[in-house]
Amino acid sequence: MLEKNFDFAEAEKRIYEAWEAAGLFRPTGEGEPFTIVIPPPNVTGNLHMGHALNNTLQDVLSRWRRMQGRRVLWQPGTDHAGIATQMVVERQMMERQEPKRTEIGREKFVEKVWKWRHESGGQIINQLKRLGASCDWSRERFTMGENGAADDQMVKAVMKTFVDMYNDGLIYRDKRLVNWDPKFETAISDLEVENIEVDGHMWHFKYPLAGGETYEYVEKDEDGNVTLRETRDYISIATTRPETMLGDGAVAVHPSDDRYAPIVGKLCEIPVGPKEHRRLIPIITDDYPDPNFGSGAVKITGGHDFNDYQVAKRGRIPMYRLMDWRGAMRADGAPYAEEAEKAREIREAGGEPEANYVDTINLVPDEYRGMDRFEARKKVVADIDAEGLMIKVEDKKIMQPFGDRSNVVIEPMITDQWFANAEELAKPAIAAVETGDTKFIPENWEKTYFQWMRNIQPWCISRQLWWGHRIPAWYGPSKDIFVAETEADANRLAEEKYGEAIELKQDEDVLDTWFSSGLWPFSTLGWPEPSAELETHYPNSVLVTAFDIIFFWVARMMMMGLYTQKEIPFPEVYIHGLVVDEDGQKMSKSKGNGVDPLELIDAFGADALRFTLCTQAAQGRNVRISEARVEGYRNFATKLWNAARFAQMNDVKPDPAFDPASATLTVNQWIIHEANECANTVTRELEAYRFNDASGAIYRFAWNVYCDWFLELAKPVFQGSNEAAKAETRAAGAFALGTILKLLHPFMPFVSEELWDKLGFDDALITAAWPQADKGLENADAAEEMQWAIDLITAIRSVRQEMNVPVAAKTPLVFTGGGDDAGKRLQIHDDVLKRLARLSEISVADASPKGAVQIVHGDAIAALPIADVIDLDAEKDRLAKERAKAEKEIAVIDKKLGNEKFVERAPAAVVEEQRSRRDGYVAELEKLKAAIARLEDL
RNA sequence: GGGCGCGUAGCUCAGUGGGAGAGCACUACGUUGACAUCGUAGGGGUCGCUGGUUCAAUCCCAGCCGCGCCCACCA
Repeated sequence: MLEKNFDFAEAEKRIYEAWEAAGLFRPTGEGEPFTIVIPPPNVTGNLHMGHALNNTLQDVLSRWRRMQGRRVLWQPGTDHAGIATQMVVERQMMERQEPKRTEIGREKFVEKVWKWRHESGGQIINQLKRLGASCDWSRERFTMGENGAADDQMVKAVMKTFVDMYNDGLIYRDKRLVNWDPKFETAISDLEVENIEVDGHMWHFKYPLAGGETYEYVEKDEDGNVTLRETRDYISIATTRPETMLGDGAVAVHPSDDRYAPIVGKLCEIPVGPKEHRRLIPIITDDYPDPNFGSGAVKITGGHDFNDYQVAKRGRIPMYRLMDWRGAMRADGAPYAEEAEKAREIREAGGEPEANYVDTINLVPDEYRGMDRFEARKKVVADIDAEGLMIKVEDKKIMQPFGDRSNVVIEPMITDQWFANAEELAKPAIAAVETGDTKFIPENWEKTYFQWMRNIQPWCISRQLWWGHRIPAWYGPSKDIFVAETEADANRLAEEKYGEAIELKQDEDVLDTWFSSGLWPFSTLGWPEPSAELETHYPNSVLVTAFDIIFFWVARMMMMGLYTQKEIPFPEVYIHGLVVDEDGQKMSKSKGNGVDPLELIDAFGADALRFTLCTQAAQGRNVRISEARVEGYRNFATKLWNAARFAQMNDVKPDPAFDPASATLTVNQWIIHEANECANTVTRELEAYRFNDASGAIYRFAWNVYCDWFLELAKPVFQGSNEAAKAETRAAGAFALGTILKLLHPFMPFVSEELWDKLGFDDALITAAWPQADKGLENADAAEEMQWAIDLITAIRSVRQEMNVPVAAKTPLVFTGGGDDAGKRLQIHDDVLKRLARLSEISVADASPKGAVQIVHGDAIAALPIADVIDLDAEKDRLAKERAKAEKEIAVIDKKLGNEKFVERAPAAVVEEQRSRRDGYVAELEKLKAAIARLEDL
């Protein structure tokens, strides 16, 4: 006999280990392949609610398809997560007071990270197992392979892709303005920058014209009337970043801006630093400045601003790097005096600089050198103010870029980096979604995807880190580049070029982590080595992920998959929501509102957590999680457990000889019909990725149909003496319960597997066959008849409570009307009606007895002769209200049917439906009138 | 500025061109041998507002109001 409750803490571990030991997570059989690759969690990661949701959904799909006989591969693994991992290990080194990364050097550091990875990385794998994830762990992969060695297949995949793309001209080295993270001292991609609105200032400064020159400054209103006229010896510019003034290359105004027309082409002075060394910069025209914003004049700092960079490129304006890699003002190079003279000479000679980027020149004056950029800002402002050149300062909300991991202000910086031609790579990736080869579910995410892909920027793929795939590029003398999969290959290329062996130096940088993640759908399957798995499992079947990594990951996989495999990585992408807290707030470490899935698993079991996530996973919505909800679904597991316990007590067990299509008792025909319906629903909803509807359907069937009604209806049978009926009901009950367990298994794998075993079903539930739609099990008549009985019972219960009939009191039932079937039905369901509606006896009559409570049930009256307990007036009121309701319904329908246009234009079926509804209400109304008349008779 | 989405019962949310739903919460009653992690019954909503399309609108369309998210270079 089953215990009273499911001991999930004990069972989950045992069951999971048994599944895994039996190899049940591996793809087997000859069925159609079904493949999902896990979004590889960071190797540093711990299971958070987002993982729990994401992996629950994948597990539901995997288990369901596995039961359907598909050859399921759920491919697991972890991501090496460049910055995150390097951070974790560096922090650990600091805590242990070990020498810093830079002190021990690259090789030793990378060794340490590998050691960390093997000793304490990948905790999340065990956490996924606790969730019940049925991944094929024997195939677990890491984005850097076992040890990052050149002959490791995962490494080869990355190297081959890089080299191929380089040779195809899709990867190139370039000096460009990139997002620089001064904390981690590396470039990051656009996506890793978070723009946050912060309180800032906008300063307005005077840039004096060279040589004290003056001009007539005239402002006009919309109608051309002069509103201001004065003589100026300066041009007014506005900036939010005064510290970058030292790198200005020009001041730009719009070509149509008449105010500045007199001084375009002239020089003005950057009013920072010792006067004798100040640079003069030209006033130029460009379409970029908006004449209606600020003064209409913009300082152009091509080396530290993305807009200015574009202007500077167009206008061949020099760009200067002002800061070092930590975001402090440069302290390198010769003193400013000498260098600034050079710059001035270049400019004053009137000749075009050879290159418009000048990083050899450090323009920072002595008193600013080595100063943090924000300190420098203060000083610049103070100095200009002291000189009387500050016009005003405004408080202003400004969008400031922050590194998403470092949380420090990103500095646009001109550096040498590797770029992928994302625009080119995106073309087939866009086309694949346009043609429908890859579909997003819900569909609206396709817009988001398109919007980003169609405006995609070059992808900076190099990172100035040590942990990651080192870029397979080697440099020879005079900056010749040899890109090859291995050093040996690079040496060979160099030898061919130079005619002799030359010592090469490998690029110091590593690749963006997402570069290797982008290969995940096929690198995990063995590519680039020959691989049967790749043949079988690529393209994957579906990708399940959250919308926040559509750009980071999904888009990259599309690009990389189409590039390397010439085939889409997956035909479907299911995008689920984010997990948010009870208040709808995104869970985050900084807010401290995160709920730990492992704690919930400890408290309520993995099944309860999984089920909660599924019921909340409606398309296009975030998933709210609260402990109360999880507790509620733990109760569901308990309910089911007790239903099984009851079944067991009544000898309900699988009967292999039982053919559900041959059931003879209405109640059994009905529950088999309902089970079949439920299976159809769950299957249909899963096919459409409607996890909430699928889990809701199984919940309702298990609780509200099987437990609430079937088991109650079966009780009289089990307690009766009809052995044949008992046997059939046991078998039918077991059949329906078996269906419930099967349908529930993808959602609640543990409790379902445990009950499956305890109830004596064969083999493991995880490998049981998913219920197929079966027309032979449908029985509309049985369903109608049971609904009739259920409605009658409910109606009687309702009236009894309303009349305050004591629970223990049993009353007779006198049934009137209802046609020929009624008598038969009353007889068939005699036991059940008496038991569930608390009836002493049931009889049929031509009219209700006097002084009875009368319940109108369709075209019949069920009367309870309990004159002594009823309040006559209250009963009259009750019936009158019902009559009014019926009359109102009829009136509404009559209005419709009386509308010629409705009868004319509405579909015949709709009109017919209304007529039939009217008939129903009319019959009910007649009975209500009869009941009221009977009451009046008293 | 562009894009996506949301406003339905006290709360959280499903849902559909033709009869307003669930869970939780709440109220009453209940320990009838599966289950009090439970049972039975009940109250509760002008489906954001205004127009339009339609025989018919909570649902489709437009506008408005309120809210959320993503992307974006206004110095």
